[in-house]
Amino acid sequence: MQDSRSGCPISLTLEVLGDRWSLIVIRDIMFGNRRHFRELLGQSQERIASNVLADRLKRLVAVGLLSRRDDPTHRQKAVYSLTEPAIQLVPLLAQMGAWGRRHRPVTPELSIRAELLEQGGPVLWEAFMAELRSVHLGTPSPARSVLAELRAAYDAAVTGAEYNRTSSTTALTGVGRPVKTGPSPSAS
Amino acid sequence: MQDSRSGCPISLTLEVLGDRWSLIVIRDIMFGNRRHFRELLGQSQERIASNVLADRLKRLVAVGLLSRRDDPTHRQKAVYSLTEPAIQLVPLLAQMGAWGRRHRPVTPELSIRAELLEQGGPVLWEAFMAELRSVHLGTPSPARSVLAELRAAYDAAVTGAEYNRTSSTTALTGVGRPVKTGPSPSAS
DNA sequence: TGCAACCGCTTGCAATTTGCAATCGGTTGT
DNA sequence: ACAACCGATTGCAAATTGCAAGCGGTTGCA
Repeated sequence: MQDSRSGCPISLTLEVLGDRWSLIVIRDIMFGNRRHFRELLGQSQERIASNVLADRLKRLVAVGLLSRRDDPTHRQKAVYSLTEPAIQLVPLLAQMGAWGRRHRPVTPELSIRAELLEQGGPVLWEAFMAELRSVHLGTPSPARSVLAELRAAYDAAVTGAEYNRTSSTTALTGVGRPVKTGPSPSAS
Repeated sequence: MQDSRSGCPISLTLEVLGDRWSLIVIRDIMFGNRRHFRELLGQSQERIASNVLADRLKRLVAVGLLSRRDDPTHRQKAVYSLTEPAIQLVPLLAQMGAWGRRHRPVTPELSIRAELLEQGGPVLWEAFMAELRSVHLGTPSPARSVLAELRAAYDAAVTGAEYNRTSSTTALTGVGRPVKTGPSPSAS
């Protein structure tokens, strides 16, 4: 985490994102829609330490990947939002997920987002980015959620049901119930 | 750099690549064709420390992203090669470069690779990966270098000359002369 | 045969960063 | 009044990084 020693795009990107936690934080805000300190602290699989989280939030705000504003409904709450540059990390995160899915010992249920993003390709990435813009930048919502359609189509194509179909964004944002992978165990 | 705390593809990828140096090393092997310890040590912009380089090489070999073999021409020389998983990082590196180019203060001449990779898209990535396979895995060479054609076409399209057109791979691998961006200064 | 240059890599050490647990002062809902 | 919760901070130990020097061995050349 120090200053630039090269004008190389990869090196400069690494300077901002090249640590264990920054992209985890962005992932949780982006896909998990976690907007508050304590949500980010407690509800992710990886259990980031609070001082490290505080430091990363500060740094990510400083470099312009996140913005911080006060929560109007709670005087001492802070809300963290993605900025446009962070939203444009979607393709990068999609590639990371795709690579990890192929080459690392991933858990199937935690791979759903990556799989979806990979299947959907750039078209779905753009749709997702549009939704992120509306959530995080207050951009007027897209006329209708392309994401929902792609999601439903993919659901239908890949399996005759199997997991909960709540709202279209649920699987990507992870705000809904955990995914069910099988029928009720009572009917043995 | 420790063990897995989540089966999430992004998190698991970060566990392997989420540090300041690993991707720099891979970048230099991949694009700069630096295959020996001392080449990696001395010839990159970022000046990695030798103990850190030794550690990263060890780790990258351990996780299967690099392979190490003795150099037949020099008894005590080691040659590092990309493995297939590392070669499949090309799309990820392309996205990193593309993002950095847009959102970080890059140097124009160091952005050429990123620009090329971005312009060429997945088709060029595949061509490049095929070339990497032939160099690093000993795969029979592609019938002819698609890369060369795309490069030449892009050269012609984007500018009426302006930089040296040596071999097709030169600009990507960086093994040739540094890129010239203007006419000879003698004709003022 | 001598010798300087080079080979991958290690060592010692200081500085920085991380992980962990406890806790801060303030706010909120009941 | 009070417990639960808010975004952070503190102190401290452990791990990682950066820096400089140097290791034992190999190579090419005079």
